Amino acid sequence: MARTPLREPVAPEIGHTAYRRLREGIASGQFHPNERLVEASVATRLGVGRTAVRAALVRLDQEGLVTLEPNRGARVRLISDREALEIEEVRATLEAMLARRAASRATATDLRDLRLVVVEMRQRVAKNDAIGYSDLNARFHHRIWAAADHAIASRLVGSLKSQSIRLQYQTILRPGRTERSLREHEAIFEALKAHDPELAEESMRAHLAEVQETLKWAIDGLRHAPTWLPG
Amino acid sequence: MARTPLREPVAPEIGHTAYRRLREGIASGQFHPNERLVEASVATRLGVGRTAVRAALVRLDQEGLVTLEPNRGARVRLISDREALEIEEVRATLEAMLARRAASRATATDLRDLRLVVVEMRQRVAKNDAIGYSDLNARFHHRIWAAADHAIASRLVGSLKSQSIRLQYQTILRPGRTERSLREHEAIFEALKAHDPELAEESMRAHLAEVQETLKWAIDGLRHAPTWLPG
DNA sequence: CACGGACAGATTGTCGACATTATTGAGGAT
DNA sequence: ATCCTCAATAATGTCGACAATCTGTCCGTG
Repeated sequence: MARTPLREPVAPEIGHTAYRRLREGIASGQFHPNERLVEASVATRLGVGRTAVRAALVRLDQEGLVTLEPNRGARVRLISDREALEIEEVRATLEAMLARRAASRATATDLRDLRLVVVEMRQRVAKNDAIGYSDLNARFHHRIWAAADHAIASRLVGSLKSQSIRLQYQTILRPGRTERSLREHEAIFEALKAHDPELAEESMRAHLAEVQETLKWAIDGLRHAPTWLPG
Repeated sequence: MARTPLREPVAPEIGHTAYRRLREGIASGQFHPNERLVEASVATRLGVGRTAVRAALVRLDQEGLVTLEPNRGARVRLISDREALEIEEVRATLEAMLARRAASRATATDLRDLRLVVVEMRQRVAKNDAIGYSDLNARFHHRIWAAADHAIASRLVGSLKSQSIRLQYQTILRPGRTERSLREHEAIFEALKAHDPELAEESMRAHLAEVQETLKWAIDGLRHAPTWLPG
């Protein structure tokens, strides 16, 4: 059976440019949480029409990145600490399921690629390159989703991930985290390689439990030294 | 801590009427799968402007009920059999998680309401009222989501449910299904009443495994006697 | 007869204008 | 001094029109 691609090959969708740029702007922090997104201003700033901005806002609202209130406009959604933890919890549940499936279905190619990622991870850890490690981390998980071949779950997990971007760069700053994370990834890889669904699910669950812990740590850190102020 | 409401008290959102009516129309089968949704036609049919229809389509696309291709318009999305099963699988995973949480957090009010639902269910089964039973089934699960107090997961599960509506009315037609379903719900209720997270998760998982089986049965049935034809 | 290009109809994408609605600030009464 | 009223302002919601794009058909050519 042909494997379903994670992203449709051709799906540029509507209001694409405005949507992507707004999304990018929110993710990168150009638009701060709780900031009002006035359609006209955003339109001129992005160099598109108000209609496109509108479509983008509706989509981002549905996606959970902005809140849209009738007659009151749009704001960049501030993901509360509680929501961030809830998101991570759901992500853990779904990724555990995906890991289980991936263990049964992973092809030789999947395993080869995952092995490459793990090898590169070791190098990044040795070089203390946390940013590079973070990218590899994303690639590792993404590869597992592909191997699991579960379009619905993959889409949901990807959507969840984009919502909690705000805290992503905080979590990798925890001292000693990357080393432990590497070991967890190695364990997951070994389970996949052994085609052991039970073990794969369990090691993924353990990994994401650690991530949750780190997230709590990051939240506590931010609580005492916020990088932004509501305004 | 105040429990997060499942739906915000005041959030009529934008393009609300068009969105709701289109969604209703798709769910009730007025718009058939794969049917083209021409903006102008839908607008006149629903008695709203094209702009509202557009916003509704974008939202429904994000939600997965319609597909939106650039310059080629919108179609009612045909959920493939495979996707339907995937959706059910994810739903099972998330609802199992929610049941676990609900077991720990269910209040006396939650349990009283659930008990009422179960009692009513028995009466509907006795009367062979499959439709009424189906409504109660929705109420039962909804109540558990509320008790679990997990906004993110609840939203996702609700969204998933709306996507697989097409087969909903097929599954309840299976002979003897309602009786078994009732017993499964009773088991879940008992687990929640006992505040046993492990048992609640397990009985919910068992229940949804049965639902998955029934779904497969319904799909096989439709394959031999489709109620609609692509056109 | 098959194939390909051009034309016509239909539909979507985008923009601007106007109506509707919330918000803000000043002014006055208590 | 505080609160209420009400107008001014800004932003959103909606509509119609035009341009860009796609689809299907017809006709000419090989």
